[in-house]
Amino acid sequence: MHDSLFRALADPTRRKILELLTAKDLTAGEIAEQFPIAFASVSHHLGVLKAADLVATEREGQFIRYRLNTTVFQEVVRYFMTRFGGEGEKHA
Amino acid sequence: MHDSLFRALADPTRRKILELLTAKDLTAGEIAEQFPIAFASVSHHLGVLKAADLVATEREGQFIRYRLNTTVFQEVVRYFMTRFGGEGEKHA
DNA sequence: GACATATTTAGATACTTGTATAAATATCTC
DNA sequence: GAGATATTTATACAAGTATCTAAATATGTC
Repeated sequence: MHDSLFRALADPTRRKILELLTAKDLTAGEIAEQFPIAFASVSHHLGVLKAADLVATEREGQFIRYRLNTTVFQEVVRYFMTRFGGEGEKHA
Repeated sequence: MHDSLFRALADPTRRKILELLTAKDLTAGEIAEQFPIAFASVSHHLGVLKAADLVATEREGQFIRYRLNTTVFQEVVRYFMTRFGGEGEKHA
């Protein structure tokens, strides 16, 4: 279950895409412009992010707009907090 | 910089190793016992985790004891909080 | 030093993945 | 419907990776 999520986060291009989407929702083309790789390659990354449920899409005419799925990020944070952060006796 | 970290987390065996280490520090052999794969393969995973600074080691005679590096986990949580958690109130 | 135990490193192989180009699908405008 | 734009899907390939077996290194015991 978590597997596709962590694998999706393992690629720097995909993390950059997510960071771009924190500023505002973007169409596939607007995202692809930001990278030196082929549009089809960015589209592949978007597919991975969507499969991991890290982003959601909405068609707008000929465009497809991507937005962050913040719920999943909360899950990631919770994963780290509960497993690795919760039992730190010492407060930093 | 973050890259080796996220790539290290992308493998389920390595995440399981980290979870084992939350309970207590373990030697390489104690860790390897928990998995159905060869000792050498687990050793490889331990090397990846160490390269990502997710774990630290200490020799104890013939054994090598592994422990979590909790500092790095705090960095991961901070990464998500600052980039994806901070502006949750904003609407499109 | 010789031998046993613990762990890593080296070399090989099968599988996965990031990228590219080309073709396909979807929408809009005319 | 034809043509243009936006995006995805198909196919191929090079690079990366998870695993294995075998060899190497490190430590402890005799």
